[in-house]
Formats: sequence, C-alpha cells, structure tokens
Amino acid sequence: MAAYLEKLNDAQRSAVEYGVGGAGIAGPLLIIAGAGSGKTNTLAHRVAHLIVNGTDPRRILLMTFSRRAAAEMARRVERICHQVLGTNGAAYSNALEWSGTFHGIGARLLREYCDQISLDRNFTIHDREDSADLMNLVRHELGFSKTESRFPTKGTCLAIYSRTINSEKPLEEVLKENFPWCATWDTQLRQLFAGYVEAKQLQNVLDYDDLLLYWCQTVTDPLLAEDIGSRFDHVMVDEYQDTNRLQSSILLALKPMGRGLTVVGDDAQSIYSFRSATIRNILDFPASFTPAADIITLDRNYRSTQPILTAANAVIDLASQRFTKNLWTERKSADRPQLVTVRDESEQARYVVEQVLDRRENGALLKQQAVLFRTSSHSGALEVELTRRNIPFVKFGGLKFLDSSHIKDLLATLRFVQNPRDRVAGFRLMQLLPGVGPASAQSVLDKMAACSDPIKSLSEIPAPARAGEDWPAFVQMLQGIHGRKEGWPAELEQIRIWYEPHLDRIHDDASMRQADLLQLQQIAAGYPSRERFLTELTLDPPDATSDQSGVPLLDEDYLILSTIHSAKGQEWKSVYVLNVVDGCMPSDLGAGSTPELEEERRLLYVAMTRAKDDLHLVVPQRFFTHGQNSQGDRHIYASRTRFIPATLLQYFECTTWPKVRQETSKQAEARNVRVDIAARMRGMWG
DNA sequence: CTTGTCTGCATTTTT
DNA sequence: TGCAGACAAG
Repeated sequence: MAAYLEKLNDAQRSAVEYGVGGAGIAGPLLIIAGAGSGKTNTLAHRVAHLIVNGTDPRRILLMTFSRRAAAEMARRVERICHQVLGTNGAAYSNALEWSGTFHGIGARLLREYCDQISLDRNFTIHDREDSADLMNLVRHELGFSKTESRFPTKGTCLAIYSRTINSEKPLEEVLKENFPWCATWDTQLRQLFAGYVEAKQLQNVLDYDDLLLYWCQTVTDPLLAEDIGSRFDHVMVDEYQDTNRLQSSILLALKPMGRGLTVVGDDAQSIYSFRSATIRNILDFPASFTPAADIITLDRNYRSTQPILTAANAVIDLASQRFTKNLWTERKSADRPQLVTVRDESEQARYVVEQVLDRRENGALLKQQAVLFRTSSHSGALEVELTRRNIPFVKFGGLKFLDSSHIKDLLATLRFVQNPRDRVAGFRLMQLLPGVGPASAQSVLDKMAACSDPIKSLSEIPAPARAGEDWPAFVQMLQGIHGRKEGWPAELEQIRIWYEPHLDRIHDDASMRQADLLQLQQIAAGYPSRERFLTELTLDPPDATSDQSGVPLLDEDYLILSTIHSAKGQEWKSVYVLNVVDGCMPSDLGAGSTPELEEERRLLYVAMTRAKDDLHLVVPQRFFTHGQNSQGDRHIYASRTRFIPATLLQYFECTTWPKVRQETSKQAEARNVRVDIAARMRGMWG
C-alpha cells in the first residue's frame, strides 16, 4: 500500500481508492461524512490519488461551498502530490485549475461559452444588493410601490424570485410554502419578475441565480452538455447537503450516467435551506443512476472528545429525521461540555473574555479559539468588551467590507465602465454628483442606452441642468478609463482621485472611508484585470471584518468571531456558543414550521461539533431585543434553548457565572458601618 | 427636479 | 437601529 494511504482508516481509504486504477472511470459515489470525520482530508486524498494514478488535474472539476474551502483543498492536494511524486509533484502546483464554487465555475464557463448562448462577453454580475436595487426599479416602474395594501419589499421580492429559480418549483408553490403572506400578489409578482428578467437582459447583467440558471440552460442542449461534460473526467462536489435542485440539475446534465461523479456531504449538517438547499439531493442521489451510486459512510470523528460528541449526538438524536449513524471517537476526556448560565449579555461577554484569556495564559493561541453565534448582531456586546480590553479579533459573517457605501460607489464606477448598460451602477454613480437626482440620472441613462458606444456618447449628451462643473470632470474620468488610458490597476487610482471630493462632501467620517478605499486599491492590485477583479470580488467577497480596519496581518494572533453558518467546515480547540436560548436558537423567526425548526436544531449541532477540546454553551438569563416593536429596546427573560431539554442536562456540566461568593464576616461587618461624612465636611470649615 | 427632514416599519443565515 | 417613503422647501 502506498505510504500516504496508510494513515487513513478503512472507510476513508475505500473512498479514496474507489474506482481508481480500474478499467475506465468508475460510476457515481456518495460519501456520507459526519462532522470531523476527516472529510476534507479524504477528498483531498482522493483527488491526489487520482492525479498520482495518471489523471490530468486540469480534467478534474472540484466544487466546494466557498472559495476558502477550495483553496484549502488545493493546498492539501498539492502537498500530498508533492510528497508522493517528489520534485515531479511540483509540476502539479496550481494545476487544479477547475476548483471553486458552483457560482464561480458557472461564471467562468458562461464567459467561455457566451457566443453559443448569445451572451455579451462583458456581462457584469450583480450581487444581492444590486439585484434588489434593480428589482426595486422595476417595482417602481410597474407602480407596485404605491399599492393600497403594502406590496412586498424589494428584498422579499428577490427572495421569492430566487427561491423559485433555485428550487425549480412553480411560483404558486413557492408562495404557498415559503411566503404565504405574499400569496395574494402572485399575478403582480409574475409581472414584476418578467420585468426584472427583461431589465437584466437589456442591461447585460447576471445575478447570482443566473450563473446557475444560464449554466443549467446551456447544458440542456445535448451537444453543449456533451462538450462541457467531456472536459472533465471527474466531477466532485463537497458539502452536497447544501446544494439546491438547480445545482443538482446541472450536475446530472454534466454527468447523466454518473461516471466520475463523487459527492460528499452530511445531512445532519444541512443549514442552508434558506438558499433553497435541500437534503433530498443527498437522499435521492444514489437512485438517480442505474446502477445506483455506491455509498461510503465515514462515522469516526477525529476532532472532538467523547463527552463533546456525546452531547452533540444527544442533541441531534432528538431530530425528527435522522439518516446517518452517530459519530464515535477514541478521544477520551473527563470534561463534559459547559452549559453556563450568566445574568445578561454583558456578563456573557465578560465570561467569554475571561475564559479566552485564561486559555491563552495556558498556551492556547487566540486563533485556536472561536466564538460562534446565530446572528451577526449577537456579538455586539462581546466586540465592545474585546475592544475595551485590547484583544484583537476577526469576525466572519454579517456585514462585509463591500457593503459600505463608499466601497460600493467605487465598484459601481468600475462596473459602469466595464458595462455601460448596467443601469444600477450608472444610476448610483451619477447621483453622487450634486444637482443630479433620480430624474436626470434616468434621462441620461436612457439617452446612453440608445447609443452603440454609450460611454463615448456622453460627450454629445447634454449635461443635466444643475450638475454644473462636476459634469465635465465626471465624463472625462469615465472616458479616460473606458479608453484604457491608465490601464489596470492604475485606473482605480484615477477613480479614487475623482471620487474623493465627493466623499468628503457626502460623509462626515470621510477619513476612515478613505483608508478603506486605499485598502480596496491594494486588493485590486492582486487581480490581473478589471473584469476578473469585478467578477471574483462579487462572487468571493472578503468575508471577514476586524476591529482594526481592513484585513488583519496573517502572522498576528486574533480571536475568531463567526456566525455558525460561516463556521461550517472549520474547527477550533475551544468553542464558545453565545445566546443558547430560545428566541436566538431557534431564532424566533425560524421557529415557525417544523422543517425550519429542524434546521435550527442542526445549526446548534454544527456549532457544537466545531469544538475539539472544550465547548461552552452560554445561556444569558435575559437579553435585549432591538426595537422589535414600537416600545424600542427592551429586555426579555430568556430560557435555555428547547434543543437541550432537561433530559439532556446530564451530558453537560451546568454552572452559573460568576460564582456566588460567600460573604466573609469582615465584609458583613463593614457593611453595617455608618459614617457621617457630610457632618465632617461641614466641620472642616467650622 | 433635488435635497433635506420627518415618520413609520421591519428586523437571520450567504453564493 | 437604519432605511424607505412621504412631504415640504428651494
């Protein structure tokens, strides 16, 4: 047996070796991999094993959930290849070129096949917010913003649209099942979506869903499906439990017989149904083929200690549906996970900080510890406490660098130059100029749209009446960049110089924002072209924010703060889960239907199984809700999450913090002393 | 037609 | 809290 396979257990090894070295390419394989079962390692070994046995790495398509996961996978594959093949292995660095997210791979293929599907090669990609803006524009145009009773907001409309696309279900069904309160608007929504699709096409933009939808439509053509499918001998998908119907349709179209297809997942960790992910994909996978796909289960956990695993298993055992077996481990420990009750959120923050520092004293790096929470805002109090005590941290999930308006302004400018038909970008950009509002922006965009070279035509289009001197400078800036005078990435500097006076005028806190812009420029310098920068930034935005502005230095030590969703696939020595109370977990928004509730349960399970050595679930007895109703902020009394009923308490060490101290007799004595200081003060002058 | 101010309302998780 | 829409003033 090859040395690099020896460290694997039997199940892992059979997954790695499945069909390798046999005649032809093996049929479909499903790997059910529990939390911490060495899933990434196994998949990386499988890829490496294929390469070692002669598969061309450029003919392997590897789709992961995030770019971070893709990078990690590539790194491990390279390392194994290097080990096995020695110096020859070096030839394989960066050879795994088709690895990324479904959306990223989709974008790449669509650009390559744009001629066959009549797509303008310069299409730009709208992120969630841009899509919502465009949806809103159409919503206004159709007069739905002033209906008698309230029409769904842009975000809700987009959510309905997106779910309809990703779940491949009819609109009526989606409305009935997921948005019952909007069901009466079905005719208007249909009209709205038709308008939205038309607008996207006219403007040469694609949204996230289009990347999958167009890809899926492309491979409905048998010739194109064959052409794309035959480029890859092996197609592997990680985190398959979090893919949706549209994604599985793409997969089946690429590999209808399932040859060379490997999917990996764990139904107990499915937490993305809000993105239309469905565990039916995993469940139905084997029977989608004849003969059915083989299944290999990895149920040995290498991550957590037995007490942590026992508690996590107990939580997931209460789920109404279970498909995989419970995990087991040989990592013994006497310490049960902590279930800690504290008074409120500020005590919770103090508890976490104290524990974190305690462990750092004992040699654990901050980086080996993570604080997890259901909702991004739940870490607020903790962030304050960490900043106060000078503890560096990085936060994953929630608000992003790219969401701030000044960054979006700059990106909109780039996008508008790249694709002048992108009205969302143009609309935003022009309104930066004083004296230009929605109406004049609209009118300029209309005139531009009629021209074959919209940017050039700006010279002929009369300036909006009140735009003043700012207009010529604006036009000059756009045309200069359009004409590629400076080239990439120098043109970003030009934009920044143009933008800065406007920034100063619009915002009071301009200096902080300027620093962000410089940072963006730094990031941009790492991309080979404007197009690549825009595409990749939209698909893989930098996903962390920290207390210092910008990305922290990699060699520094910092504490990890993360939403549970963003913690997927990761592990830490110590894990603290905040707000393990009803209303947060489950979120009171997600406590409606049974499937939603079940997903919340899996969320807690995912959080717990991130921990290697110690796990703390913190239960504040009361916490504040922000202006949920007209009364504004108020605190409510919380109770322990329903996912840990009394019967499960035996698996935890239940404590309260801070520990109540016994009052000493001296302290009691001191409490009864009465001194009339006021009289003495008066006496001082008498 | 733009810009500023006021009021009422919704409010997770992310490619 | 922060944003979307209504309304008034220039």
